[in-house]
Amino acid sequence: MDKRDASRILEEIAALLELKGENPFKVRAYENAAHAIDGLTENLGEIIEAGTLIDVPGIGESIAGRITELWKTGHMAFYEALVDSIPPGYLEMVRVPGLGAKRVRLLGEKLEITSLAELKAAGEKGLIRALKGFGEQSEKRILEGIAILEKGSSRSLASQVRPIAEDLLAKLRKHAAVLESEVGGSLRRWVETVKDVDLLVATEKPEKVTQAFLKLVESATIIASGETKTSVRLPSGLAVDLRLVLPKQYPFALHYFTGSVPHNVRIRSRALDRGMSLNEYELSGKRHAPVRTEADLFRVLGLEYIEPELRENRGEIEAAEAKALPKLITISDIRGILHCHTTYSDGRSTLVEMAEAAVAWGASYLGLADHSATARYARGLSEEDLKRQSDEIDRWNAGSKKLRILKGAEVDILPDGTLDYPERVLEKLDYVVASVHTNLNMSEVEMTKRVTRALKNRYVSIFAHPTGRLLLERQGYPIALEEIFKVAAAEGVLIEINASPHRLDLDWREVLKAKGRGVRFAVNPDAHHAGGYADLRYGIGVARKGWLTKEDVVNTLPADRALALMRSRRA
DNA sequence: GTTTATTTAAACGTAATCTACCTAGATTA
Repeated sequence: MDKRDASRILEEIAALLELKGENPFKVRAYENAAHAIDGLTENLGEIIEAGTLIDVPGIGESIAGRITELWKTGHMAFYEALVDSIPPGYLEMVRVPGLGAKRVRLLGEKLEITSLAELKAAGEKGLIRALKGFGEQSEKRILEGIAILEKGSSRSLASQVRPIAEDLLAKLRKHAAVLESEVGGSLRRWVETVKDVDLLVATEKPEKVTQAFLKLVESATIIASGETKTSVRLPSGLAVDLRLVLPKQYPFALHYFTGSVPHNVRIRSRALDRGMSLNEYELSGKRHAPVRTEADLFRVLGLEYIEPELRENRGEIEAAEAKALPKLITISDIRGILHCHTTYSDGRSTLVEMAEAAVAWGASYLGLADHSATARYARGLSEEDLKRQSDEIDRWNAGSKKLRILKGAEVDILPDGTLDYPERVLEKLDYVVASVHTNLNMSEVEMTKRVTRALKNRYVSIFAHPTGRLLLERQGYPIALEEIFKVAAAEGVLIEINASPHRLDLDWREVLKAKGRGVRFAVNPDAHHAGGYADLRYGIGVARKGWLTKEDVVNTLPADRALALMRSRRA
């Protein structure tokens, strides 16, 4: 049981209450509470023990009591009773696009449908259209919606969606009627997974832009198309929304459609506090300086400009008010690349190919970190392999003025917390990346002990992909990150931000916490082929979301200084 | 159910779009 579980149960309660037809504000109260718990920076258990849960904004007496019950007993009577009172299929039925709580309840009551399968059958038999409040269109959309759900996950990796969004945007920008345009939503905030694409355009001629857009996405299904908004679904299942506003509305709309929702709520109420009212089109009320850009909008509200990545209501508004926002790291701050693989282990490109690509990318050093001996799954290097690689690196370094290759290794942390190479091997390496790849089913306590022991090994420089998660595929293994951060900070071990879009591990929410505990980081592509350095932009996205500056990240330093940091415990 | 402005009660986000009816309710963002 951790705060994520608690938050998920609160969210489910909100959905169930809505299905029950409860007071919508009660529903939102549970949604807000779920969000509040998820956003806690302190340990939930400690807050409960201290009895200060009720002081968390969004959590009152009733919900505090229920969370406490859940925490202490592992059960919540209210939740369990609620689950029992609602047909189990209702929750999956509301996930069908176009179906909300009201209509799900109607379908359940009139047609006795209680599962997605029954819903599909009823639709195919044409029973739904006969129902009052439904028609042929509704039935068709429900069946389409079910097909989309059956296709799989409703979220996609940002890396799969971003190129599509950027391509659409580039094409729209060529249109004369498009005056300003941007990708909004979670993509603009560099969130790791996204549900849909939000495109925002400023124009005086909305019909023209809409036509041009629909031509660009010819093969898509049109879900809605009006004067200010067009929604389509691409054949891949990805939903794309185009929003059209007048130029004078653009800064407000851009801010609004970038989100996040909790951030926007705070900004709106801030406007109210100052005698103004903010919506997606304007800032009305008290007179204020003209707003032509997002920066103007923040300024009028007494705030520094807040980068989109920070807009998650995790303290950015307070910091912007105090003029204390960090100067976020950018991709051009990165000087060197650490943690890459070659054909010596499971990489697809040779050492030379990786090196040449690193030169082309603009790096001044490249740390190779192929897998260690035990990693059979990845053709891990024996001591002899390592020696051969070392010789090849020496040859490269003797001949290249542009790029220095560092001798690293990604060494498995074995189940007992020892490393997969003996000391005589480790000491010959320039630096050591340590990570867990096997025996992921340990308890949290055991895993934490295992990793802690590894981090205390004085040869370890970087702890890589700290939770082992694979986005949309696999949860991370259980590990007490707070404990790990403490050890890493004390020992001077760097924590990796793995930039592979499938991992993005450490998670940005945790990066922010780790930074607060004095941890420093390495943003690593974990490249397995010569094109893999491009993933660094996603790692930088995570670093920026985690409030990191150039100073927080080791591979913004020149090679000698980065090495000195990574070898600080060897002396 | 929570918060806030007043101590019991009101507010809590709002606009656009769709679909089934011809203005309203549901859904979504």
